[in-house]
Amino acid sequence: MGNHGLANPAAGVCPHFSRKVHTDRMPRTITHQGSSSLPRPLPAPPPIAPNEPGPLEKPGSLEKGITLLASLSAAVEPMSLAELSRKTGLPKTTAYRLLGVLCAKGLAQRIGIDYAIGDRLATLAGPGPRMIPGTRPLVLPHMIRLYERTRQTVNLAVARGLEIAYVERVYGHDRVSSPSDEVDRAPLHCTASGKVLLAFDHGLNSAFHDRGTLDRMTRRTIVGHAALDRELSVVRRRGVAYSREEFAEGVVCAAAPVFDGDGGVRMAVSVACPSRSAVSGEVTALVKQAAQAISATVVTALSAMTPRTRPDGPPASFL
Amino acid sequence: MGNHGLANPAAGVCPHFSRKVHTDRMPRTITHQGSSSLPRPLPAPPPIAPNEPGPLEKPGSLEKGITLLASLSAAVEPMSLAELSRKTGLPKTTAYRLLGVLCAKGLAQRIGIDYAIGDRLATLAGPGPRMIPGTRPLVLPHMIRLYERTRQTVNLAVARGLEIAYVERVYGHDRVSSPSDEVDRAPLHCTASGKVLLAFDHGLNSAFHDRGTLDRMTRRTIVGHAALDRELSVVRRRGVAYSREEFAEGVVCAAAPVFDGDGGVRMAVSVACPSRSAVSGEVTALVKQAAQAISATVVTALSAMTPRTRPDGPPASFL
DNA sequence: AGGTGCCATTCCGGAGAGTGGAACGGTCCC
DNA sequence: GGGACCGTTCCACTCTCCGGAATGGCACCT
Repeated sequence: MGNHGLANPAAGVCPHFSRKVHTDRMPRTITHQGSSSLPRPLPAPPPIAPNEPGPLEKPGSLEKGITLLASLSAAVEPMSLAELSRKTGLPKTTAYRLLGVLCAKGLAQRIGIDYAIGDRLATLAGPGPRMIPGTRPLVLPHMIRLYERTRQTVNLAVARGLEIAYVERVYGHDRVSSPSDEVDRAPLHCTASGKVLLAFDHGLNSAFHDRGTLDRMTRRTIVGHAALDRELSVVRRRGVAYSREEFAEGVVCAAAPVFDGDGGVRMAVSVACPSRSAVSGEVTALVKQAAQAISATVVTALSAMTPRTRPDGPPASFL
Repeated sequence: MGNHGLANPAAGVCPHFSRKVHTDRMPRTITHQGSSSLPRPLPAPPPIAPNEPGPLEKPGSLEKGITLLASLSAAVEPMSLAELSRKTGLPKTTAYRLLGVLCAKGLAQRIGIDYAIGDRLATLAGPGPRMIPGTRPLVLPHMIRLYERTRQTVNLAVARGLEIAYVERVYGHDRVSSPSDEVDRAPLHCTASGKVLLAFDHGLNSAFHDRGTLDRMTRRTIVGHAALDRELSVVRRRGVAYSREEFAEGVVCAAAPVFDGDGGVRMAVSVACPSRSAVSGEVTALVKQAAQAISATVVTALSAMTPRTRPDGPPASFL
């Protein structure tokens, strides 16, 4: 049969910044999910590449090692070998050997006779989803200043696939509760930060048009592409986006874009207010001001970096 | 030879919170490092457990998989299979298969035909070194309030081995520069937070006496155990610790302990000031007040947790 | 003191997981 | 059109990895 044999079902799309254009190398299988007022469905699983093992294949030692890491990660305190063996279903000897490898590589650590997650794991995980590496000390003071002036929760978000990820938050005792408090990710179409990123990142917007879903989160959520496009035009013109109880009832937000030196939008900074106080013109101005100040700070920081260490392309990849 | 054969050289000490006391199970090999005015030496490598493979053993697929992750982590942008093969020295087929497993498990992700670090890696890395899991939303407002009232950098630290780890920082534009700005870890004996943890955590203090080093960081650093003990007595009595240019010239700090419900010290909150302004009585009072408020918040949070999810023992392990 | 239960650690024969070179089809560039 | 390099698949074979059994240690109970 040679290479014409059946491969695993696969899905995907050519990444925008790929060196080579391999259009159609991985055929599309992503299905559009209809809008619904039900709780937002789980995101579609990532496309399966041909080299991924099928579900019926027996786990090898790499899979088993990762399973051990997952157990260590979930544990509240360090775990013994016996506990790990029971938890993972692996024989003690197998777990013992694999833990030895993980410890040697720093992904796990041995504490007496117990095991815990190792520091190197966080190192390997690296900066994403993150703001531009190394800029937190520059950005945080601006966010704190914005908090002091508005007394409301201040968020910093980046695009992550077809969602946003909150990478920093600042708030006091007087903050309004929001679903975004509990999650690191939120939709693009109904959050202020998401609208900002869609408005100013054309690649993201295009991808969202192709594959995004406009799930209804509240009765005020925009659920049509045409309506969203009109909204984004306004955002581009005004330089600020609002979410008026579109993601969460009782919460209104204003967001403004943070640009890098190439004019591309990198992040969005936003303020969340209780809907009863609305977003005043003053708060809007402060948000834009903070975003501009952060942009200037980031541009300065980026221009000081050598081209080799300068992160390029969007921090997030697209599915 | 049976079990009396030579094992790998190993080191370590029984963790204080271990369920079983296995004294001498892993013999000590940690050597004391003399005090020195030279830059602080690198920490001793972690002790080698008997199940860790020796350096002469050929790598198995778990090691190879981790090597691939390391390459992806170090990469500025997604890498192709060929690049990864060259970088790691692994044959393309081997890399191809292992990447498939890593992608299936979420530790890597495939972007078109390129590979990048996967989101799940950060998830596995989990909260440590961290404050008590789930308490950031409770602690951060107190830190921000302390910042607003002092206009100085506010740090939150936990013990991590025989050092402290900074797990949260709040600062504005008006902050003083400090070496701790650039690092997540600092010594115990010459930082305000470190003195707090030594003063109120007797196990930590005992371990530090056994194996800690009092490296000289500035001309004001305390470098003798007797002097440190006297200092810690004062800290216990006053409920606050100071670092007066002992860790960094030009910086003075005040720290106070954050206790959990069992009376154990969990964290230390501190404020860093430029030495020219010293630490006023007012700032000291504000730091103690914030620490007490955070303690109350944490105790309330802990008592609301079920015993099963309640983290026990110190978040940090001891070397 | 002795017995029991459970632990981590080591041994070791053998099964099959994992290896990796060869081959194939695709794309890009000259 | 041909060469270079890519990702992907094949497949014979090696030797890594498996995991039950055994061992010694420790805590706990009687």
